[in-house]
Amino acid sequence: MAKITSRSTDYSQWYIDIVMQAQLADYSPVKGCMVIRPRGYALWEKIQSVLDSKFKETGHSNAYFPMLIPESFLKKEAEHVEGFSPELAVVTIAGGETLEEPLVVRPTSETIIWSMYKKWIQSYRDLPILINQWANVIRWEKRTRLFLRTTEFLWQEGHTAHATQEEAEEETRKMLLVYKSFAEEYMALPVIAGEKTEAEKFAGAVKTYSIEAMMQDKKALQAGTSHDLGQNFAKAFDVTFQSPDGKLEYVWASSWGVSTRLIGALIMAHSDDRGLVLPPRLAPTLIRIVPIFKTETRPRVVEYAMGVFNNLKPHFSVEIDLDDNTSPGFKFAQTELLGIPLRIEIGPKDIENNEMVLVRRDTGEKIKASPSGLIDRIKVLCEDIQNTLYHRALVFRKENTVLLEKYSDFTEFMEKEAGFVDTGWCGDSACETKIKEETKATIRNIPLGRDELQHGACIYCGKPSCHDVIFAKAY
RNA sequence: CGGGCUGUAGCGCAGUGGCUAGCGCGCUCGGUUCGGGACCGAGAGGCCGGGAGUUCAAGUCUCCCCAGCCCGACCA
Repeated sequence: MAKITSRSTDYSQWYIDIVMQAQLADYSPVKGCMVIRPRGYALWEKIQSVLDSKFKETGHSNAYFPMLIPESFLKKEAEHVEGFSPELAVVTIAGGETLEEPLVVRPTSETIIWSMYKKWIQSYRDLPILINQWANVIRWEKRTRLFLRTTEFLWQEGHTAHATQEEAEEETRKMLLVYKSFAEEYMALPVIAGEKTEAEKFAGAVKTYSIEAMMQDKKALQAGTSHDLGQNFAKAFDVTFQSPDGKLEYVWASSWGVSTRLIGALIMAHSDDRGLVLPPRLAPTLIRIVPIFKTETRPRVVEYAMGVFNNLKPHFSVEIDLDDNTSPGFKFAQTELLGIPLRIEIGPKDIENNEMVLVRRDTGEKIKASPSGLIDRIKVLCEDIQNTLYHRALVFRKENTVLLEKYSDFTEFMEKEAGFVDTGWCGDSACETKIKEETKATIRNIPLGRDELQHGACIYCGKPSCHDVIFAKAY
């Protein structure tokens, strides 16, 4: 087993080593595409299952729309086509014949969905429509990275239709908060929810919101987005409804999504030089038992360990490693590489005392435990691991976030320290562009929930500020 | 899409134009081990990324293509 490159040596290589060695994904023969391996896919299934029930709780239903979209559909919304055309994959030949109209492989599904909503919506009584789909999409990216930006990726996309602007905006914000709570409570990933600037918003949206997280290299990662689409797609596809007072009005829309990129976020937020670190609430395997035995002690130790295993099995996702050919040390290293949150070591000495050793993946701490009350003990411990990961990430973000007022401090910070800068912005995209050119940092978002401005002036031009913003270099 | 680096056994690498392409790890078999990545012995495993060329002779030189990594440009 090759060693993992340390984060301090080469952060990018460290990330690749974790993905490959923890068997989350592998490269496919096609440029920019990846195979998600069982350990990676199990993680995605956990994410799916939690989010899916949150979507259902908030009134949404799943559906499926086809992957192939008539090229002309993409062209109906001006900004949308402009935003996506450079990264489209297009089918021009099928069944051995040149197609009359090329088919685009979906980069997102607004157009196909709104072409259908036109058929389904006539009256205000047909609204709202609250649909989600789990799907794959293709975007021909120039530069790809495992999980973070791949040519094909898996995601969910919610697409809702509403009778009023207020309702669509409320939906947009509601789903953003669903993402935020998922990131914080399940991924143990603190995020900043906020609004995107004009330059960073989704092609075709009126407003875009995002949740932004800090990775261990202090760069920002957009972990989820939601869009208030206004009436842009309704107008492009001529989707109207008759209101109670008999008038025809265009429908209001939202869309929102998270992708397999979340797995990249999880890796980069918590993992260390020993391997993957996963929060207990999302880890496909929560516990692995490692019995420690010699040939003569094997029967006794395995019997005891199997007893513990069978006791835990109804309550947790638990494995036992009975391999005769690898040493305990190797097995310990494996559980750490794979990110299993809790390891239970059981050897002859433990059995004599009727106890075992619990080892936390997050801290490496070893804790003696007896079989009585074990289940509750583990539940508490896992909650503690979950909280520790969250607070560690939160402290890291706080330590690497600065409030700045002077541009010279800003450039110096971006050059030397890097991290998040909380500052003021006049709202002019010219200042935003200049800053990006000069420092590579972009406005990640305009944080929500601030009652009053904390900064008086724009960091770049010094004119009165109209937004507090978070600047960072981003993935 | 531009610049740089890389591609030889599953992984990491070595290999002056010249005979049968090596090493470490891993893998298989046998044995001894086993509380932090065990050890000994015996094996298996190769279209040298793909194609075209130069040459008596190419893993090695030239060109084209493909893929990966890094830096740019681009990027819900």
